[in-house]
Amino acid sequence: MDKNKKRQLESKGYRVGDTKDFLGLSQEQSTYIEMKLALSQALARKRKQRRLTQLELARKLNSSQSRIAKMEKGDPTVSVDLLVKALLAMGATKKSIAKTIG
Amino acid sequence: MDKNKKRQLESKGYRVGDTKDFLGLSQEQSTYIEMKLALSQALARKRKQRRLTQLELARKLNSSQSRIAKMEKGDPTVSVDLLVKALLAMGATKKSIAKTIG
DNA sequence: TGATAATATACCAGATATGACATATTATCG
DNA sequence: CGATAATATGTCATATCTGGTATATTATCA
Repeated sequence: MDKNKKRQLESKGYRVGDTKDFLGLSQEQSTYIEMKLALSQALARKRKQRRLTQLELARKLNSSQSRIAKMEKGDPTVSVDLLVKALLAMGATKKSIAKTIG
Repeated sequence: MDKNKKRQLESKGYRVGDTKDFLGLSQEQSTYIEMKLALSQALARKRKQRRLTQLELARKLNSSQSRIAKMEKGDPTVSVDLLVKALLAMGATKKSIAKTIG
């Protein structure tokens, strides 16, 4: 539906399928992105609660500051797996992750 | 803790870290695997409810029968992303996925 | 039992994600 | 304002994931 949103997402690297819905995202795509954003934001929230910098968190997770930034921004090169693993490493539980998603 | 379980997981391709817990899985690792298994099983359940074969489902998802089998078995080469995308394509919602996980 | 459908396992080439690094941009504070 | 910490963005080699294919194993049923 929203051309600007589509362009914005694509410019960030998202590949927007057009089989069923030429402009805009399919229901599955947008739900998937919503889930990732929810996880991203939860990660940023948790980090700030603990007063850690991205660099500090990166070291705890054997990652890099730039990747933490991308995780928290919902960058398309970040997988749900990585977000979930990061949250678990920060002490999240299945229940809290479920709550974040649902 | 359980040596056999560790060997079993490793033989299936899981890489069991040993920084904090030489034998057995760290809390994060086992929780992550639990989540994947829950998603795997939900996918298998949904497919069977719909009386689809793995081959039929594979075609709907632009995937392959072998990958569906691996998804349903919790194979370590299957990402949470793929499982979530498959569930969404089968009509799952954020809420139902959250319930599956949590 | 044998035939056939369904599922599982093994492998690979191409696609995607990851950490690392460099650099840019944006706070924060004197 | 300048200095410095924090966050964001771009790029890339390597690692991991994915669909496809082949083949093996396991149901299902006549």
